[in-house]
Amino acid sequence: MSDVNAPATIADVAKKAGVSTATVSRVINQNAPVAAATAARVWAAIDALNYHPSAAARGLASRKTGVIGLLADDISTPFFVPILRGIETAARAAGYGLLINATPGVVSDGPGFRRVMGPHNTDGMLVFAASLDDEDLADLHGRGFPLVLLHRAPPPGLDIPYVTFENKSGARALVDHLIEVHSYQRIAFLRGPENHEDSYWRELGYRASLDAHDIPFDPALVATGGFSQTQARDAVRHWLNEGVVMDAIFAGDDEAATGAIIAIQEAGKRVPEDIAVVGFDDVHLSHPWMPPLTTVRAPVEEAGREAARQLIRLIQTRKPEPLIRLSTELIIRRSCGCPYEQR
Amino acid sequence: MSDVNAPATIADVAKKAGVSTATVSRVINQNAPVAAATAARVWAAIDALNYHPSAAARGLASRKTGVIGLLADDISTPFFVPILRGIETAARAAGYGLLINATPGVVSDGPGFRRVMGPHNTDGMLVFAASLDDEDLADLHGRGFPLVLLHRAPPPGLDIPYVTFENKSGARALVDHLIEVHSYQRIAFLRGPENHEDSYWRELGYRASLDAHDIPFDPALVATGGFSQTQARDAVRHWLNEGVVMDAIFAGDDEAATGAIIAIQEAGKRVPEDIAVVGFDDVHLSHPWMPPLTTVRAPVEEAGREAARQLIRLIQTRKPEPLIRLSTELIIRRSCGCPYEQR
DNA sequence: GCGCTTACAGTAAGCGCTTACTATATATCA
DNA sequence: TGATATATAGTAAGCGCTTACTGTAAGCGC
Repeated sequence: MSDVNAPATIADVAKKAGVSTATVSRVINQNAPVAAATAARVWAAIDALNYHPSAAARGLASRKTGVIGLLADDISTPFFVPILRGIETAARAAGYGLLINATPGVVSDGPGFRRVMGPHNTDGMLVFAASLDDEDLADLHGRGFPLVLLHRAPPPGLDIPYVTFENKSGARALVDHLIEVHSYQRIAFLRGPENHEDSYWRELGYRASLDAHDIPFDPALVATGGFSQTQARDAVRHWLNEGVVMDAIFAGDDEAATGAIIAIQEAGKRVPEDIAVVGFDDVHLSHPWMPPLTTVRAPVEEAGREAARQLIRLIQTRKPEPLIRLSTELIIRRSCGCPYEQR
Repeated sequence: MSDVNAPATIADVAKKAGVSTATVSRVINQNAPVAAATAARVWAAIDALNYHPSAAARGLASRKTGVIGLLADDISTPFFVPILRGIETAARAAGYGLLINATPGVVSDGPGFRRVMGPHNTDGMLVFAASLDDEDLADLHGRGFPLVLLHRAPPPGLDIPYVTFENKSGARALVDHLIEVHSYQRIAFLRGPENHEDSYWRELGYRASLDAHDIPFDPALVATGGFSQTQARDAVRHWLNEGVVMDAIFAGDDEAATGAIIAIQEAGKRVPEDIAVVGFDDVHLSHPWMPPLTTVRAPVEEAGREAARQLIRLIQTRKPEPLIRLSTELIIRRSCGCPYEQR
């Protein structure tokens, strides 16, 4: 047995290898020339003692934690797992640890202090969706703390890097499909929540497609679905009660598409035969009573990976990259009217 | 502006409050008596300087990291998110950070050393499923490093605490339902992978139910479904080809249930009218061509919470609790033959 | 052969906290 | 009232690393 009780320290390794602690440090960090023979002796000592450098000591001395943080407000979204996988993969590949906090990052513990995650325990943070309010975001960013946003645009005035998807071109392709392949003319749109980045761009894609095909934009065919099943259902119910005529509904997101389908079926109509419905996100909301959904898939795992890479680059070089916008992919299934074999 | 550039240190706070650093430390950690008036001055200084203690310095001095680690091999299972939520909640409530590693915890980086997660950067670890092999488990546990297993039983000989579910009584209740409510007599069982804890106990529950109802155990009605859709499908196909007669199939888990349903439908039979199918886990594997699945739900989030609590208690008191076994709940839907309204 | 760079390695000063000791004042008790 | 707790606070020694400085010897151009 090599270790009596306490874990080995760098001094133990140094003594065993017959060198100074500085040399051991150099061997481990490979940040200064060390003769091959010396390095070999050091590695042997490390192995023999089963030495693992103390993260705390290392962090204290180097003023780096070797850890990135992930702040998330809602880990239940279908996006979370792939994003996490992407982040974790990139972080580990770069030798960083990943600290997770699944709720607002600033918690008042006792008299007003204590940020759960921040410069004191991470080298930078990934901020997912609305997990940090604008004020804290501005504060941290103002102090020069590396931050990358995911699934959220920076508040006005702050140029914090973020990764996002090609919402506009994705929506455009989707609506193009409805028009070009299915010859639909009256295509309704259920927009997402107010001021929602994604929703804004998807609407732009929708309108661009109409324009390109010389279909006049009809405000009566636009309502708010709020990226929510119930809100979308109600909106579509309302259209149907009013006798609004339409061939298809572009629901803004898959959640809303589900609500639209419910409303259509309630009214005794069929999807896609009577009204086609398409969504966005491809989060696999399949239900027995629903036709497989035509939608747009975003490379979610890649987004996580890119965000982590971007953050780590920011930490290491202090130079942010220009905005990263990942492309989306059209997923044709049955709800648009196309034939499709499930299973 | 209070901070010129570098973040405030405990010395800055001490100076501003007119006390020693020791006193500031005592105020923050509340681990020694400090006069109320003094504490107030200290807190004011902390606020004014926006002070956040350095995790590294704290860890180095106290030999504690304030972090627990989660080692997971597969974060894509439907269990992962609720488990993570449970863990995160419990960790944060206890003031611990959560470090995540989504792949084997021991990685050889360069000449043979470097454990990504371990005593050097965490106070204890949650080991999910097969994320750490027996050898490393034994090594870490042998050194007295706090470990709690999740979704996995300890290797023989090591009494590492773990949390698990009432698999047996859950399976028992499920099969009781099939027999008592639906009067099925020929109930087949698809067992899980070899040597799988959960599978073992589910089979025991299955047999206990048969026994209790005086139904003889028929080995011909047991096959291996491997907790896998394709394996289960093949097993059921085989039964059907052989002309084996059965009223119902207890599929071991929901994944296998899906496979069983596919095989039954392929054979031109209906679920549950011709053969009922029930699963275990309740992971919401709904598909358009499947009846809603009758199954057993395990309190997954609670498992995460309990595991984290258990680990933290172990870290703080060094006294493990006896095995925690969480109870399961029967979820009746349509695939057993019961009437049921979805939506 | 001389001055200069370069490769390699040691010395030692912290990094920002915690905590064992120690010190002082006030309270308590017989 | 002198002795002894008790409450409160300061002193200073590390915790285990990294790294700026230094030192030495070998290599190199001329």
